[in-house]
Amino acid sequence: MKIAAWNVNSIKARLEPALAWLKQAQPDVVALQEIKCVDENFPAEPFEALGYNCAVHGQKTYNGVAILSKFPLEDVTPRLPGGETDDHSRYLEAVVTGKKGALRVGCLYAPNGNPVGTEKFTYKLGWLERLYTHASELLRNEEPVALLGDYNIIPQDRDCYDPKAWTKDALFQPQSRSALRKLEYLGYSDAFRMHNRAGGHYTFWDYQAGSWRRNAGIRIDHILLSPQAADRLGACDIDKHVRGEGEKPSDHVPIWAQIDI
DNA sequence: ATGCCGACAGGATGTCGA
Repeated sequence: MKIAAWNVNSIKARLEPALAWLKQAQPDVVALQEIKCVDENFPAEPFEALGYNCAVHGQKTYNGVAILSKFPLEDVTPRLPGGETDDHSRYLEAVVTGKKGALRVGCLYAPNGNPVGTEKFTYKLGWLERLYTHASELLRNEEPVALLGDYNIIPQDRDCYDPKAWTKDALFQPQSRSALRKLEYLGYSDAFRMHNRAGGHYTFWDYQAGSWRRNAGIRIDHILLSPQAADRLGACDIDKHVRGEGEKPSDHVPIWAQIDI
């Protein structure tokens, strides 16, 4: 099955580009971030018309995540454990079953965390700790798991156009990068890096300062795979062309992986 | 050092994003 993650920066504003990309890319499962709408306002009908089931964990104005799937969505669970006071909609989990078995999908939108030194950065690190704990629990089952979405973490210098420009940014802090590495030490693999070690591959370009024109991007949207899913990884790539299409593209583009499940 | 751009809520302009 082909799985993908895409921060659409408002599903309402991105409905037409999203439908166009789905028709062209034909993913089986899509993890959407920053849908920026409540559950009842999610435009499910046009996605259902393309054969997708929809699971939505929405929020007014900010955040919000959803999973589209051509397979039935089972065991649908919103929110990371351990966040009783956390009212942000940033995580949605479900199980999809393909021809060869089941894949547990965790759709995530990690906090931005800027500015560093504020409660926002503390919240980011705390959220990533909760993700770590949950990711660790999921490994106990020794089953295929994909944790995919907008991590808001630049893993290495090679994952941004100009490292010096990001040194004070929450996405680039040692603590943020450490949180991503910890997931990898735990046993998860960065699907993109399994096939491509080169720098200069990005998933986000700021709307400002001609970032897209200069290719001044960063790689912050990731697909992390449990060993049982990584063993079944086929192709993995970034649909960069989407950033240059249409009149109003998202500032993120989809990343996808083919999993033999 | 900051804005640049864009979405949102609401009905002007501030918040948030990364």
